[in-house]
Amino acid sequence: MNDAKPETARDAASDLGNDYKSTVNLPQTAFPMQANLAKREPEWLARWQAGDLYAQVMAATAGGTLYHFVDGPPYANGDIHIGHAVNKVLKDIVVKSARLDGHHAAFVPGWDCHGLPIELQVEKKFGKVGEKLDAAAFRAECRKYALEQVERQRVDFQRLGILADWHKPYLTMQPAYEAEQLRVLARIADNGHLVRGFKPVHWCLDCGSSLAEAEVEYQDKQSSAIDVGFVADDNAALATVFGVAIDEPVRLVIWTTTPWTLPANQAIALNADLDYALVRFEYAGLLVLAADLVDSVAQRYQQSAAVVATAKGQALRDAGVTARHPLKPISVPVILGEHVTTEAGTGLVHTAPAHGVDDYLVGKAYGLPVASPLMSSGKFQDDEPAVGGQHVRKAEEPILAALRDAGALVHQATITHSYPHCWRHKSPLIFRATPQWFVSMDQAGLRDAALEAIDATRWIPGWGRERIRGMIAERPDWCISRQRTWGVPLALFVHKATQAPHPRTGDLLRAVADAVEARGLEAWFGSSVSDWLPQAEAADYDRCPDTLDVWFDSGSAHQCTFVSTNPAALDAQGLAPIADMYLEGSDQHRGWFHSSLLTCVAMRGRTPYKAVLTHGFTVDEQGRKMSKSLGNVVAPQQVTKTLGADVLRLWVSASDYSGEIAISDNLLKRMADAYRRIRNTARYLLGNLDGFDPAHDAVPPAQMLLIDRWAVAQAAQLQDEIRQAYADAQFHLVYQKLHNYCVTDLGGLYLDVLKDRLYTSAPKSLARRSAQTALLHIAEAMVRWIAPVLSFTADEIWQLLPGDRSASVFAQRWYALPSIDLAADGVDWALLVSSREAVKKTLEELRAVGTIGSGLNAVVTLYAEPNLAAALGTPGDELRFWFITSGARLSPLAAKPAEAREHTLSSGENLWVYAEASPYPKCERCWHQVADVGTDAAHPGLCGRCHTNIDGAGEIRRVI
RNA sequence: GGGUCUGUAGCUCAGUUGGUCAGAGCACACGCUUGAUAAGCGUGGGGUCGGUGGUUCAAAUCCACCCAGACCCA
Repeated sequence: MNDAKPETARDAASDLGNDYKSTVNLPQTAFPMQANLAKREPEWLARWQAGDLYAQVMAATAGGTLYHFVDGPPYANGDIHIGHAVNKVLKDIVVKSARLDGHHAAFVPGWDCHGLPIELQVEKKFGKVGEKLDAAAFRAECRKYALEQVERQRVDFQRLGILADWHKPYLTMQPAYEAEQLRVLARIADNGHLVRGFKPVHWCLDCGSSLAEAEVEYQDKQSSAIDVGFVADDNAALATVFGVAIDEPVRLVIWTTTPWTLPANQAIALNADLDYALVRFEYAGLLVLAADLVDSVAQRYQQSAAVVATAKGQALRDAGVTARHPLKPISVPVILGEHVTTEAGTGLVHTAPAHGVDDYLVGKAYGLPVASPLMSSGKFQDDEPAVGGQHVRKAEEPILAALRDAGALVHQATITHSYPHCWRHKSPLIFRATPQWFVSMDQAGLRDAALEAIDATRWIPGWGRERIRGMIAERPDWCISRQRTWGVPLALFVHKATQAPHPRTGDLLRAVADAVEARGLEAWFGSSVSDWLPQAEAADYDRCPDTLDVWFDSGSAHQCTFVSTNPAALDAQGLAPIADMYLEGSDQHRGWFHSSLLTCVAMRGRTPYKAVLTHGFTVDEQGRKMSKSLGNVVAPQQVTKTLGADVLRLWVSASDYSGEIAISDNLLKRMADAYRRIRNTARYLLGNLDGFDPAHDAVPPAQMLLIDRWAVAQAAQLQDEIRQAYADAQFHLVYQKLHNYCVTDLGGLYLDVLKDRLYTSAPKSLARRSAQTALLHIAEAMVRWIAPVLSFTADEIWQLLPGDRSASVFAQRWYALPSIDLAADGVDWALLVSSREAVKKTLEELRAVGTIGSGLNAVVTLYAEPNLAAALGTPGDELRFWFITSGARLSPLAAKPAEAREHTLSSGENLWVYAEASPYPKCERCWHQVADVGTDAAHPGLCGRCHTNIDGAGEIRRVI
């Protein structure tokens, strides 16, 4: 080595002539200023993986109180986008900070693997089931596809620095998971929540299946809007109600935009409180419609109209009014429903229980038949009048023609309205009553129990409670059956005659579960009834061919993920512990939070989670949603490839996730700037700890300089705030506080002031070691503060800090900063800070006119009242180091020159500052311009202080 | 159309129960330093707190309406 360090500072000085630079203790560190994260993060990641960091951390934190986090599984289709990244990073921050709090916190990532989107992907390649592949082979391809997607997403998540059990994730398609899901269903059935219903559901004619709400999207559609007259059966009844004589046919007029539902009409619904008018129309004769709508209807019909009489809906119902169905030889009753309004139409609502939710519900109340003449094929039954054998999409014309022939078509128009469509096929859906299986909201009190569970849960932010509460309070029964191929089977046995589920449904489900766990889904799909039921029963039962709604899959994670990945956590009954937190985007109030709540309450009567944290969606700088057409999409893969994962993570942490989260290239650039600031602060700490051995060099708090004690106490104070912010999941406050600390408290003050002492005092002097001790305390604390967020950088810092670093930074608890009683020191630091600002302002005036450049060119004199002067005088001769000037002295107020600048301190007191250029030469080593430069002949360029520091006992510092 | 939210300087965020609450950092401008140097320090200019109208002695902070945006639902 040709750059061996000189034995003593003096040797170096003589080696280099009058260049004292080598005698100055400048920072030195292997921690580069340029992070080069895009390139280096993958290298660190490889090291983490090679050493199985997750397992190490879990082993090192074993024994801590358990923290159960349950990961909401992303759907295994497509690469992750920025929303996935935000979500997983927030989760990672939550779990990592839980470990800092001393918890033993597992992070088992999950994936949602069944369902329609994957089926559609496989269909693209192999066609529908039965074309090229049979169902079993089709499912095998689905499984293969899902696994590929999981692998792609896993790599991207790992790249983000998410510390999780990536080798042992939970997949909803794992046999153990699938089996446990069936056991969850068994418990729900045991508890009496499972019901078979015959209800209208969104039905896609192209899928040949009912659709989940999430699979429905609304698009504009043109439809025929028709007014249809139902001839009243009994004029006498009407005459009584309206109080007038009636001697010609009266028609009750309904308005509908779905003519094809007319064959299923079972009633005409009125609102009990509305006034209904008997109206004579110019051409249409006597019609009944809502009194408030007479004018608008007349205008629509372009006929004059005269009200003959009015009556309440209630009265018409009470009179038992019925009317002739316009298409078939039956009569339908007038009924009452609160859903009937005068917003559109006629105030009389065509009611087909087989084709609408309101209709179904009101029909149920009146005991109307749900029967639909429309079959699952989309065709009407052959014996149906007017449309027998027709496909529903071709039924409109025949229906209109039949209505015309019957003289029932009062008016016809074409309208454009928002209409439900299949999200995949983009084709209009129909509402159709089909036999389906439901989790009943009310049959066994699920709704009330779920509402109670909501109240027992902590919602972050608090409005999440109201949001999900409203949904649970109003939602209809949960339809859990799907007519699909790729999913967990709804493994029920249904009595052929009664359609009732087998009395031992729970036990049978558990038997199927055991088989599925051992042999996979085909253990069910490839079986027959006789494989499960005794010979005597087998002939009477059918196997339900449906699969479970995928929301039931992920919704069972509160139980299944523990069973499939962490059975040790189960209790004696095999039940999972309650999760400490669920953390997802705000759309999941309708999704996963919702389905998890229902399955958990239904199976065991309590909430699945103690706390639910919600974050908003990512939007661009203008607050608009991400979309390809707007061109404002930011891909996480692109960010990690350019700026690095830590910058992305810092952005996540800095954003207030309770609302929308804005992202753009510009915002990321800002975060990269902030990252650099934090990084450079860490670099400065590390640089000045070069050669510092805490075991030998650390100074106990009582012997530290007062400013160092103050700095450590400040760090302790900040740590309290940061811990609180983490505990409150207010990560953006962590970021704000951390960044502010680096910029203001450290860079702008403490580290700036410290430079003189660190650089110029003797390397092992108490003065310097005191500073280094403070810096190490700060670094120890800070590396933990940033670890949950800037994980790569924290690990990089960790490796370079002095001391034993064999255990990972992610296995640490918060650093125990020494407890320091500042009051005992008798220094009013706030006052000093305020006076420093006054001095800086005064110096700036001198700088502006060119009198000085560096602050060390200047000498300041402070004039203050005695009390203030005493407070500012506590540092004594060391006050100049506080201002970083060559001189600083206090003088009585009476001596104040006219040029002194007046300042008002934060305390309200006045301080006058006079600054002038120092008349003395500059010390070549410490750059202070002081009177004793050159007093030592051996070192003519040095001040007395530097002389003793390099060649003597060294200076004594007490305060600064 | 309904439900739940959001809207403070160019950006990210603070602003307990209404009365020094109009702040911080960044960015920007100017200057200093060149011993944190593709760094660091200092000073400075920026906001009628989305809009309008109310309540009050007093509102960013309470009420109503409106505008813009997000999620969910229809």
